Amino acid sequence: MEEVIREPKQKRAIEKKEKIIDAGFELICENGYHNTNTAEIAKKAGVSTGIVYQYFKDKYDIFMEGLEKYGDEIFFPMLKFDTNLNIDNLESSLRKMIKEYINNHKVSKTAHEEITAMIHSNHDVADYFYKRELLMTEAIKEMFIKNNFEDKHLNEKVHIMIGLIDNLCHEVIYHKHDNMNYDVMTDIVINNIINLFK
Amino acid sequence: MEEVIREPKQKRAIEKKEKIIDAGFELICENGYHNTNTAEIAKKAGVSTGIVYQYFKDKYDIFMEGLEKYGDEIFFPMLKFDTNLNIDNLESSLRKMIKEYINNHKVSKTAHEEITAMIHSNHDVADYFYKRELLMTEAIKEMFIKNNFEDKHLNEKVHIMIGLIDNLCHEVIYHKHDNMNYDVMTDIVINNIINLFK
Amino acid sequence: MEEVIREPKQKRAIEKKEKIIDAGFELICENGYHNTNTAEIAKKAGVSTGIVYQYFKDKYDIFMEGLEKYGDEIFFPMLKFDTNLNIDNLESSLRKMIKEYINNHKVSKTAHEEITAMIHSNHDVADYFYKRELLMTEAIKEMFIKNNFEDKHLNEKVHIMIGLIDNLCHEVIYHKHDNMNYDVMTDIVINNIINLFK
Amino acid sequence: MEEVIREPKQKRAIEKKEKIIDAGFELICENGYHNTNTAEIAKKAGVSTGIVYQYFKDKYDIFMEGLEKYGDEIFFPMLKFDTNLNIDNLESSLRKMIKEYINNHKVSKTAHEEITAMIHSNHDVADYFYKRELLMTEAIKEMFIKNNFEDKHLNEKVHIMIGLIDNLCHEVIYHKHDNMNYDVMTDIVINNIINLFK
DNA sequence: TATGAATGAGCTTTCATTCAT
DNA sequence: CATGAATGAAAGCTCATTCAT
Repeated sequence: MEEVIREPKQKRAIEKKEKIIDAGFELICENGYHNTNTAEIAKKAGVSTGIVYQYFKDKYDIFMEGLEKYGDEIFFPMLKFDTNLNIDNLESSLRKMIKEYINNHKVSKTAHEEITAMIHSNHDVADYFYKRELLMTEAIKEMFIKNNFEDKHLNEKVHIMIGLIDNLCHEVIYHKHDNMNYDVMTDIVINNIINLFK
Repeated sequence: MEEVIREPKQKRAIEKKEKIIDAGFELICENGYHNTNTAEIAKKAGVSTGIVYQYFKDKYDIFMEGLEKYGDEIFFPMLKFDTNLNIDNLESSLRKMIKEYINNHKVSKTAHEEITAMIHSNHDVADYFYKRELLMTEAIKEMFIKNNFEDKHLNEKVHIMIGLIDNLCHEVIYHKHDNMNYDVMTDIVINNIINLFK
Repeated sequence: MEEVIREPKQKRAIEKKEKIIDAGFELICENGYHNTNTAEIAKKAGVSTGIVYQYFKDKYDIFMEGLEKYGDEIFFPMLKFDTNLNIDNLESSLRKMIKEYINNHKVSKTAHEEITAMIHSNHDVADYFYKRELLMTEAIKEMFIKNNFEDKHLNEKVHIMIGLIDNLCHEVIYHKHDNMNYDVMTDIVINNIINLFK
Repeated sequence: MEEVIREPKQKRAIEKKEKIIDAGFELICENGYHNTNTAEIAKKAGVSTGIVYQYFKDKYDIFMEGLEKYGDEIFFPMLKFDTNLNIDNLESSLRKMIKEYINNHKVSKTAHEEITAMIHSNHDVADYFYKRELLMTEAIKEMFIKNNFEDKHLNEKVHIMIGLIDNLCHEVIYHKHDNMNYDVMTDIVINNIINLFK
């Protein structure tokens, strides 16, 4: 038997497919991949279970399409920033970047967590993620180069910078540690980054 | 009918419990929580499936006990380091720390990944993890203080330092990004940390 | 809401119906009734799934119409033979009959098998088959009578004869048994039949 | 994940496995393979659905084990006959054989039909069946040889003989054709066979 | 205590058939 | 008439957990 994954052509059908992706991705992000079943997804999408398998190979497929659709929005909003990062206003643009990053994370805390979980347990998701991360690294490098900032170790420095920001934001959002002054921490991180590129 | 989780007192019983923990934790770390079933665990432990539920509330419980038993070894070996961290030989002790960290990670790549996945999808595991991380932060702070290094923002700086090391090691171990010179990156990170505490 | 099975009158509609029968029967004969689904049939017929139910009550109905259309061709080609069977040239006409029978079978081995399977598991198909078989028996009886061969037990003998031929041909086509000399077997069977009618 | 088909060791477990085979085979023989589901089988066997999959790979596996257990009894009871077939009393022993064959068939008409259906639609079943048939052919050949009946074409003749008996019995049991005198037919067949071995 | 057979809810997936357009 | 998207019952199968011995 051939496995026929229908690619919907009618407008309504396309909308339905989108609904399934949205419902599935949302549920998985909210409750976790293993705590979500296709029946729930179908119900939330307002369709029957059968139709799900006309558009998707399986549950996993739904998730992956969701990730492709919303992944950037959740994890790599910077890719869309037209942040005019330059050496002179490095501090303010970093501050802006961090702020946006944090705001973005806050929108979908659980989504972040669930997807991060999958990054660590699933190769496809990991691959997807690292590819995007690489893209972001390149984008930031580009900004530096555009600003006439040349450095032998730009690659490494940008990566470290991203790590610093990531770590900071994660801390601010989940603030698992008490007695941490986030403003101070932010200042230190920003200074640190500025030092990196001196 | 009360559900009695027996706390084994006889030597043989204790050994049996340990065997189940070991088998279960190993399998879960290797293949993931959802890809491991109790029958396999029992088989690997050399016990019957029934007995598992005399010692553990459920599958999850096995994992958590495994985490408590081996978590430090895998994630926080530093807690045991008697690293004589001091300001004067900060560089060499950092280098040593990083080296040990990396070696340690390499031993059980998949364990790291699987557990990290759970940190992000399970509250108990997350809690456990953050408590240990806090402990580690404290331990490192302690070292600094012992070495007469006082700083208003020691807390934040140590956290940033840990993040830097973590990020570096993760990069070295999984080297998802090409064209990254790890020696250079290590040097930059170490310098960065030294700068932090200047 | 009455369920209306349209009997197509327009030429194009009739052609469409035929296409569905052909596609359905072919697929079922090739892969078996349970391994063939309506979507495939519609696709092969070049029509939409919906239209199928305008012409047929259900999947089963498609098969039955196919059987009625092609059944004789596959199972009872003799019905069309103008074999000039007479006592004098009994041997040569039997030989011819067997040859044709075998050739015919070879054309659609799987069709034979799949339909035979259904004969044994479905009453309608069995009925259909036995009615045709009876017809064939009568036709052969007729030939004998035409040739002035009268026998008290013509009925029984003809049935036995058909059985012998059937068995022989099946053996030749599927030759499941090694060390069987088909030429010899054919000779024996022909002699046997000739003896029957002496 | 390893597929573990438990081979039950405890007496009760073995009985349970047998019950599943019996229930499954009976239902399949009664209603057909595709009209029988595992839930029904489990229910009839008085067990849960889960246990079915501890002892059997799938529904098909149940059927095959049933076939191995009861196949001979249903299809090849002759294999157990100590029929003292010899040339002198060939007629009476054939008569006895036919009688037993018919009685046996009558016990489980539908079983015969359903299994015959599968012989024609499933390779494993066909293989099984043809192997047994070969065995039976050999057994009957052996009898002839034991009785000092040597013939150049024993192989072919025995096969034809089996076909004749099979056909006769089938006719008697299902008597799909009217105006057929079974006693006469039996006599003709027996004579025919006797002639074969003259 | 220990065994491993047994349970059954729960999941994914298929497909004949219907229905909105 | 025709389309093909949609339905949803029904099936096969898994596995954490319980229970009889």
